[in-house]
Amino acid sequence: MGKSLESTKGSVWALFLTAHAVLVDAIERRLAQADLPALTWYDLLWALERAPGQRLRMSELAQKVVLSRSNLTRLVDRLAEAGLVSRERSEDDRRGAYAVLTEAGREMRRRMWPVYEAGIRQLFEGRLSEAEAETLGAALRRLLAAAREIS
Amino acid sequence: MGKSLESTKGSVWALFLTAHAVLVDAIERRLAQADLPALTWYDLLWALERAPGQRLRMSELAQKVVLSRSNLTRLVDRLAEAGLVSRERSEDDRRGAYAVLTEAGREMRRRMWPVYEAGIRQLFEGRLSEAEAETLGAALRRLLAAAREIS
DNA sequence: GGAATATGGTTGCATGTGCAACTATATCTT
DNA sequence: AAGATATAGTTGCACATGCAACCATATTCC
Repeated sequence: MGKSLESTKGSVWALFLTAHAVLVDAIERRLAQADLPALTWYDLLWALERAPGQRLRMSELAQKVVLSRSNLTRLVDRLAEAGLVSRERSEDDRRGAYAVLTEAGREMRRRMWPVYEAGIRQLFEGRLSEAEAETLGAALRRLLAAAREIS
Repeated sequence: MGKSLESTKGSVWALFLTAHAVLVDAIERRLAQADLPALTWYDLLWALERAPGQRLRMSELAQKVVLSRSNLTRLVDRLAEAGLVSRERSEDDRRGAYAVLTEAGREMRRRMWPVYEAGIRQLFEGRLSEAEAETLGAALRRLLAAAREIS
């Protein structure tokens, strides 16, 4: 049991990375084939849609979608270019800006969802037992919390 | 509609994505702080190190590290530039090329490992019980196999 | 109140990535 | 054996990302 480097746990990390890469890849391919934008776009649109007033400050949004601030700026640029979000300067803090979901943005997310969902179902959810899903969820939640605390 | 993302399983996928992003981010930061190359480099070096003769055909390597062929070409370019791998044309199939690990490459991987390992331990392994790790490993293995079969 | 500092967001630049077109060699078909 | 087709790898180009420097506004501290 005490084998440290090649233990069960060690290879789990490698599996985690590989599985992520392969799954995301497969799902992105489906979206692309359906002439839909990439996952990051969905993620951002969905984050906004859930937010009160369907708007978020740039830095909150960056946190939610796990992107650097500069990165987010450009992502929002592209989405704005495509008419899916708009920018609004903040009233109270005049340095700040909001990204706001547009009707076209809502619509796009709605169009993307079925394809995305089918992918998730077929490649991920459908392969996990209820129990596994539960364990996995709990573990991931803990990992996430810990990582956020530390870094 | 988007509701499924709020079911147990659905949100597990979201967690999976977020946890991956945050963890990789944290580990990359550690490597960068230690003036070491990024994870992809490690991955490639390690793949080569395990391979017989410490060499792999470009396309095999691409598969192992889950990168598109073109992408791999450039990654190998950069590693070769840094002297960590070298290219060799294949004798039998003259279209083919091998990426071969150099001594400097082995050495670099050896230097990276402690930092990488510490990250994995602190952020991932250390947070999982033996049982969770086992469940997680089994699930990921299954997901990976399925995804590869399908796409 | 005004200099010093911190924060929100954007931008320049260098690097990384994806896709489709391309070159060279191998395989298949007849 | 010639021509069609497939495969290995690379390259051109457009787009995405990360980092550090930057501008503008807020906040702190004297």
